[in-house]
Amino acid sequence: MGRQPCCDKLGVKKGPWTAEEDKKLINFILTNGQCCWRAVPKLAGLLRCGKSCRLRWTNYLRPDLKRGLLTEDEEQLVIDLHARLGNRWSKIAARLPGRTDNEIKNHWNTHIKKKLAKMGIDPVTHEPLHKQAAQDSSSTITALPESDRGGYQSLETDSQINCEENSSPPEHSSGDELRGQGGYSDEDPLMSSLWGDEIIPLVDASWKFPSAENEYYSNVGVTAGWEDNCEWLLDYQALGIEELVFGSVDIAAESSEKL
DNA sequence: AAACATTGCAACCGCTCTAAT
DNA sequence: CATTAGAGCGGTTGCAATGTT
Repeated sequence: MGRQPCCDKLGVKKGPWTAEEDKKLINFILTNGQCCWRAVPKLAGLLRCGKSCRLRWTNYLRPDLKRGLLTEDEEQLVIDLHARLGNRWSKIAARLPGRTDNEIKNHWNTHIKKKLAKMGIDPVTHEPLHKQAAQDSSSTITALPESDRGGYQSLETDSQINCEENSSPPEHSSGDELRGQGGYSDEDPLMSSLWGDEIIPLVDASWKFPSAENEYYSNVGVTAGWEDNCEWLLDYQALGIEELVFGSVDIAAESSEKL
């Protein structure tokens, strides 16, 4: 038996999200938390599939998202992690608070790839393009001439990344395959934390939890931050607008009572 | 100023993984 | 243990914005 589509294609809206839809989704999540995504559109009064809602939330609406280009440090970390993990964007994103896998993936494809190519580094293998054939036994980063490395320096100064790990495209190996096979050691704090559930941000000492400055929330009419996440909602309610904008709350409440 | 090319990002698609039954 | 449903991930696409001719 084939799998059912994640949502009924008929009557499901696609394409760019409107501010109205964003408000509904934000409101629903702030009120009810992230639960069953499949049920979210119905409960929130959206004509979207759950998958689309999840994507919109995680990639764009989440209040803890940073916006704007990646900083030098972040970019460096992405390069470094990509050398180890390959295209496992979610794992990479987990190391950069406020950044999404989609954002990092896009940044990689549009900026970093070109940057590395310019530096003569193969963005897939992280090995110098002109020397690749001869590089079987040496590590990527140390093989680069100092002048070409620019910011391209591993966060790890020793050879925690050994040549075996770099000799094959990382995306062909799953984490479980790599783990414990000598590609790295579980004793490596970075790698063990990467594979573990615990997320220990490496970057971002300067980043603060967004609050009222959150640009997008301001744009869609959400003026408060996450900590006081319902203040703006209460403001709307005080103004009597919730019927207009957040009618979904009642729908959600009703529906969750039924569940 | 207009036409065309390029870039960057949001969103979709299809697949895999995992938990529940 | 097999099947199913739901969530998550990575690749890809579409399109608006921007740059170039």
